[in-house]
Amino acid sequence: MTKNARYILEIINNSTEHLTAEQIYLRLREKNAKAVLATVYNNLSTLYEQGLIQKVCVEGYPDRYDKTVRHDHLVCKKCGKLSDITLEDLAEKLQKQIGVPMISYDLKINHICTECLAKEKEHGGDKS
Amino acid sequence: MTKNARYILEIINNSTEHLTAEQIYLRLREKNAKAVLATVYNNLSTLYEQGLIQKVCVEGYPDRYDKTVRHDHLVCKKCGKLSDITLEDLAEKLQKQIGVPMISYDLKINHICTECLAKEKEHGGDKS
DNA sequence: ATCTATTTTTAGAATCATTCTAATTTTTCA
DNA sequence: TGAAAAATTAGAATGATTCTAAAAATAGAT
Repeated sequence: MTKNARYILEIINNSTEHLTAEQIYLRLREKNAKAVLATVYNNLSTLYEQGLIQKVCVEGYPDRYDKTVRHDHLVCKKCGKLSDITLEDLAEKLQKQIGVPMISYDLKINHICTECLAKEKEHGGDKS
Repeated sequence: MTKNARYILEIINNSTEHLTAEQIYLRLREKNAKAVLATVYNNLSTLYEQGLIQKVCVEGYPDRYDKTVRHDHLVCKKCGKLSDITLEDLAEKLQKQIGVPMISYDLKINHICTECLAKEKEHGGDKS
């Protein structure tokens, strides 16, 4: 594994956020591990193919990268923010229900995050 | 509702496939209901906002549009083909498991479709 | 160490579905 | 009939991501 790849993996694994390629690129520069954005994309693809990271795609937002520990995601409909959630035995339940062999699944639960809820209350008032 | 919007809605509701904006555009032209691609996109957005159609986004493929009857999707990892599947009471089960209020959910189950499985057997052999 | 071969990185162009802009046409209904 | 609103249009713009081809770094073999 390349130094760049290792750094990128570290950044992802040490982050509690869900980082975009751009954000990872910026964090790399902070570490003086200068690399161009294309390199970040290259490494992210490789890491993804190797199953070392997860990619979270939400319509309207750039892809975000995440550790591989099994978990699902809440997506805020207002700001796009991702939060982790773990649903026990979902994979098994799904596999049981669909007859065909499942490779994997991708579940996103839409909600409004607490920040956005607060904002709504604050100035939103009753916009009905 | 506009004539274009009505046609587009019809096309989607009468199709068993999962059509892209481009495909819908082509079908419109067949009906002599000529409209430009931007118009198709405009109408699709409106229909989507009104909750009259569903949008299915899969990474690497253009968005596809679908009827709103509640169902989930199988996605072929090889060719991207979508198939419908209905998982009973999933919404309720999910809502019960995640404490926060759920707006909706989006589940995609990855698998290999029968066509691609057949192709693999045919010339794939044991590429291991 | 030294010389290939392979891999990685780079800069910058290209892609392409989708959105935007501003102008034009169509529809609405007073 | 005419003014305001809505829908359509052509074409440019967007923007995240991928591609290209060249340069740099790394690894393996002698």
